[in-house]
Amino acid sequence: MSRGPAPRRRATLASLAAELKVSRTTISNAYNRPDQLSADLRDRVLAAAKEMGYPGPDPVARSLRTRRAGAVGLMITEPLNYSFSDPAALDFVAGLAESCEEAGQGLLLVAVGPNRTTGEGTAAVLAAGVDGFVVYSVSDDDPYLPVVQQRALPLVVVDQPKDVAGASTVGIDDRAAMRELADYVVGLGHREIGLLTMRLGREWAHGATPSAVADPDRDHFGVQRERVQGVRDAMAAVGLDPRSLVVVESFEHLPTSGGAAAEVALEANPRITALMCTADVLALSAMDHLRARGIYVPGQMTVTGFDGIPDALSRGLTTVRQPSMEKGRRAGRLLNDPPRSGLTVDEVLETELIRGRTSGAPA
Amino acid sequence: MSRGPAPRRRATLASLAAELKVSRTTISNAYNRPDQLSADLRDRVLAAAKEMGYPGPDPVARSLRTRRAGAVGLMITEPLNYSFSDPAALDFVAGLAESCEEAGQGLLLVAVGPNRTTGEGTAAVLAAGVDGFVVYSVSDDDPYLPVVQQRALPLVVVDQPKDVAGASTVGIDDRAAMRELADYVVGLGHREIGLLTMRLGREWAHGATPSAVADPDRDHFGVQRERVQGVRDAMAAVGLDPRSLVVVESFEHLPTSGGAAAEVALEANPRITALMCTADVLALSAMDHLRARGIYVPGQMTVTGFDGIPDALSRGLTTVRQPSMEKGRRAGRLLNDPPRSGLTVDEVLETELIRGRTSGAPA
DNA sequence: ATGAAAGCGCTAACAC
DNA sequence: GTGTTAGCGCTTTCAT
Repeated sequence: MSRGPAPRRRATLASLAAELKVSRTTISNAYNRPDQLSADLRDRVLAAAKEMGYPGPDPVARSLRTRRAGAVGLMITEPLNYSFSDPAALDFVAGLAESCEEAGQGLLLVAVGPNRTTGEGTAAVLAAGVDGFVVYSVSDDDPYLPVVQQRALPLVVVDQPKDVAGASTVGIDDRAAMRELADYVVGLGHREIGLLTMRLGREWAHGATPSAVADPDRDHFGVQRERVQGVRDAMAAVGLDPRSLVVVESFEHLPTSGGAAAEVALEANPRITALMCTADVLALSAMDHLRARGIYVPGQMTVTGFDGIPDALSRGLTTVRQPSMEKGRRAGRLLNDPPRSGLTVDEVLETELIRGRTSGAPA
Repeated sequence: MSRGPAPRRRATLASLAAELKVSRTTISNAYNRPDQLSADLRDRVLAAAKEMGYPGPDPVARSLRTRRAGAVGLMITEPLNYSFSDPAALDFVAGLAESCEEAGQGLLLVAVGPNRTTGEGTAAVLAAGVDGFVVYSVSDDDPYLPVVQQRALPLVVVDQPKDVAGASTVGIDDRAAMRELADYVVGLGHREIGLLTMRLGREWAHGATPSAVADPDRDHFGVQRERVQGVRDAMAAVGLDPRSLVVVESFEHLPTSGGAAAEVALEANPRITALMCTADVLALSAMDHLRARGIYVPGQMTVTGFDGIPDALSRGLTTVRQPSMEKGRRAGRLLNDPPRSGLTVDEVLETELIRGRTSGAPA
């Protein structure tokens, strides 16, 4: 197949104006202010444009002039299929996209490779033609965060980190939400508890490893840290030693990751009667693993999740529902329709405890 | 929280140059051609930039000058959470994103609302600052396709439609792939077959409806049409009347859609012994439904899918595996690293028949 | 190694 | 209702 009948030199607004012997303003108005010229002239302009293969005003030139790029940037710090393996993250993106669509804005995915301390990724962030950035749930020592800040554009940080200067935030009260869930679990009588979390540090390891007490120097994911703390709060409240909590970090997003982490936790403390997880995907995987091992839920083991993804709800998982899609919408709104005050805002969304069929009194 | 210490007027390359009493070229070089100036001067420039809060060359202005936007546009014609409810589509996006990341290009999601004949969506396509477009699996009468073409940018169409002027294409041989699968099913002895497909026309309806023989005036999704045809080919080849094929269209992407469609098919012809589906998600849903109705697979019913998504493979579904992620990579490569000839190309990827545990001889 | 000049294609005041 | 005049912020020959 061959290229279409492209004109030698691409037509521009100016060339069209010359051709029609009118001013550039008139052509511009034909596209942007139809009421500023006679319908007749406008039709002639549009007809000539079609004939000359003029695709309309160049978006880039327009952006330069109007100082509006017409797009919002979403920084992606992990491989996409990894980021999107979590339905909650996907919902977030869908919500953000919905908001952008309504506002007629584009959504620019800016993928910056992980690990690589600097380089490609930096260039991508610096080269993004956007009016604002959304950063979704990254480590508080993420190397690209300063680069985004350097752009000095409106910035919305979702979930974490919590303390980015000049940024608006959207999130939930992770600690309180997890505390409520843990209160419920402890209330059922559980005393030996295991907690499966996503990785707490930005460094990668394979599989799952038990993690000691919180180490602020190493824990860079505020959300996970807060959820762990929520469980400890609940334990402390009833006189349990928070340090007895077995925390296992999972470094992968595989369908088997939760099961592997569960195994590690039970090995560390075989007397565990409740496995709490900081994500539904971990919990569901753990449940599959327990079933394969012949351990009944909730009869022999209580399992809880976090997020409230459809799969978890349909399987009756005891969990906390958080409005993932709404987070996306809010983030989008904050950029596409910013508060008039010009100040940054912190939006804390509601969560809901779901008492499912995977929790009960200890055996 | 308050805004950061933003300078009154945003610093530009020119203002930096004035401040340092060097030419704009030098500043530009400091960022783009480090070897064109002394390391010393460069450091001074970068230091001054930091102090003045200059975030580096404006991406939009640079794009205007270099005539490269640094991004690829992906037109999304359906609500994102709908588009992304199919793992195959998600894999495609991941592959495309991967390719863009490698090339240091951004990926601009251009969401144009469905239905709305024109309007918002058109503006979004016209306003996208991109170097090329990817269109993924849209109806051949999609109202936004002409708008994309009007942009006269490099264009890659994935899956469908097949005949877009001036566009490169990436896809598979849907008819042959489905034919091979149907040959296998027919070879097992099935004579009464039901086929569950995604919608064939752009109009929407609710639930699932049985569809008569192919109607070219109404069937605007080439891929679905071809797959239907593949089944008919296989039937005709063994002397079966292709018109006896019960085709049921599903208009939704719900977890229950396949089951509902299966129900419609079995109502239309209770003697059906094989339910073929044009997507794994439909097949898996149909299987769930059949199990709930006490119909055993494959003992009492053969079920087949299409795509080869992880869930299908792990559940042993008989299906056709297609390289969804590779489609995305190829589409990206075609735009980010176009063939030197300047001509469009058509890439047809390989598929693989997976004989799973959901197919057997009719009861 | 550094600078001067010329635009990239467009929109927004402001005239007429 | 239409045209004139200035840039938006940058890169790129081409000189020096």
